[in-house]
Amino acid sequence: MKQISTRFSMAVHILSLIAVSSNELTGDFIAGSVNTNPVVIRRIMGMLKKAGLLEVRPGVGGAALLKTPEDITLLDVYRAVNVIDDSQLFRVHEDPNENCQVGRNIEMVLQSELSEAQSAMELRLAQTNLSNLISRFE
Amino acid sequence: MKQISTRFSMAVHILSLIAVSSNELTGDFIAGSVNTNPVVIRRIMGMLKKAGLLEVRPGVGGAALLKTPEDITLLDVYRAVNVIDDSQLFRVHEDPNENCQVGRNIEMVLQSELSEAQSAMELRLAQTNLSNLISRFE
DNA sequence: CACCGTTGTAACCATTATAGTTATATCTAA
DNA sequence: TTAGATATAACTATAATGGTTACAACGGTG
Repeated sequence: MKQISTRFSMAVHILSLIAVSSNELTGDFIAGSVNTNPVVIRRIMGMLKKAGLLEVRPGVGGAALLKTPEDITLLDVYRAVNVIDDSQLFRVHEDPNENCQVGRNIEMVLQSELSEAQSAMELRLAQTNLSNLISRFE
Repeated sequence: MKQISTRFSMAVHILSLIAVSSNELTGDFIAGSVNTNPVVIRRIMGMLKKAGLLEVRPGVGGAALLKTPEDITLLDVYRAVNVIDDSQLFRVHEDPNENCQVGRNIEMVLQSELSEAQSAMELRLAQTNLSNLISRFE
């Protein structure tokens, strides 16, 4: 299956770096830690900016968190970076046959269960914040 | 983001149809209810067979469940159909910089949180079985 | 036995998301 | 003004998905 994009884990990496570091970091330095191309980093940082998690100083460089590490949960990051139209993790096949009892009902009944499962996952993500993560680094 | 494949919802559809129907169904009939190509249905039914949820009578046609609808959970179907190598929902970027405190630790610390979130979702899927779904059809 | 409808697969294709890359415009402080 | 940084567009290779065609194999029925 197609897994959830590494944008998410890279975003957590970026935010952790900024939180841990005392001085301001450039995109190129972050790219070196994540081990990818600086443009990929800037792209993700753009999403984090749009979500209000980050501010970046253009021109001179350097980024800072807009919330404390305690106030940034994994769910915040997940939402900032996994930009889905309807933010639905599961996709249900479209246009089943309405003349069939199953086809007529499957979408609504199943969708409600899948939303519950998605919520369970997101609830768990919301229980971990950046501060929790960082405290476990050695 | 790339969402979870409709193979999953189609598989639930297929199993529901078989569970609801008294007589044996052909792949073509099921394809008509799901509203897709019969080969897509056969492909998914192949996965459900491999997972031990279904048996199919080749030649003559017709399929039957190998477990009762009470004993088939959404998690069973999800696992049967979302064949991932390591069955990890989340993907973490590879080869971060080991010379950096964050790069050195991010993978293990984050992976453990993500596994928890995935488990929360799967646990919820396991709480719903085919019988639950069917009983809600009108 | 021959036929016909079915299942089982392989092969191919168009579409889409991802992650990386190059190139260029813009910004800010020195 | 310049150096170094961000912002963004455009392009690429790769991979998963879902649909399609084609064909082999199976198994009752006539």
